[in-house]
Amino acid sequence: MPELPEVETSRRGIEPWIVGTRIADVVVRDRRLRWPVAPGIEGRLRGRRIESVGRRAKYLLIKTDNGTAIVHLGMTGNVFIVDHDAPAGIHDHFDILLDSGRSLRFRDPRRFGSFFFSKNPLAHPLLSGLGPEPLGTDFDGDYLWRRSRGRKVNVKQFIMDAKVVVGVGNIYASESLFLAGINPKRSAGRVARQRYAVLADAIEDVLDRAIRAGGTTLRDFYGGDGEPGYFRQQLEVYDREGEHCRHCNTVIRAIVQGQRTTYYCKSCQT
DNA sequence: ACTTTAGCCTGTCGGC
DNA sequence: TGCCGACAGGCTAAAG
Repeated sequence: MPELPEVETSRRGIEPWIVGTRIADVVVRDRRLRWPVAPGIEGRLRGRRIESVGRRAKYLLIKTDNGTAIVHLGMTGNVFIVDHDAPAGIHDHFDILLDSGRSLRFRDPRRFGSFFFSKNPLAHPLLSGLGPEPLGTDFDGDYLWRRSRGRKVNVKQFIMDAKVVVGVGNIYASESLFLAGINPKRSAGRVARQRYAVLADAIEDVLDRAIRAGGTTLRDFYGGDGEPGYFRQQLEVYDREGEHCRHCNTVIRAIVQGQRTTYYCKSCQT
């Protein structure tokens, strides 16, 4: 389940292998991703030199000397480095072949991921309306508090809204609300200013620790270096329904909010 | 402007 | 053992 820490882990994993190389070719085997892969993408990227690998929200931005490849991992996507002649599996939907003899390979069993080309990625319709980066300077408790005034939606769905703040998916939303001691069912508009300060800190803390652990691997996430993420061991509530809270021993509960499972501790989170 | 719902997609798992 | 429905959840678009 790639959320911000997993995408960042992937970014760091592939960066040393691809920056400074030139794109020899692009091979798309299945164009049916979340949005159809544009037929011209191979020609736009072929021959270009890769200058950097960035990240905006959960999008990887592979910047070349003439335009940027935008890659989203969706739910089950992975990017990793292989040799040119490595045989492709059925879910290996595209390769970016590099002049180094390696390829950046994209694997995504459920095809919720995406692959675009853009001259100006931040102006792309899918990226232009995104909220601030949670680890950036324009994100803090007062920002969340301002944005939440008048909002009836529960605070868990509120912080998962990419127009509010990016990168906080289902795992880290549950985790940060636990760390902040906030009940996920509470209306966003009814969370006090001071509690948003605590929540913003919790979001930053959990994302930072998850990045340092290489992300969370529940089933099928592997970083660009092929290593799973180890943050699962630090999860306090996510996927722990029926287990005991490590702080107060209360049984962790699971509820459904916005068609997604939320995990929380009834006594630590009020 | 906000809220809710449906839908995309396939591997895995529990129940019968 | 095999079948089948539920579930996982990123995100957008459309409807209310």
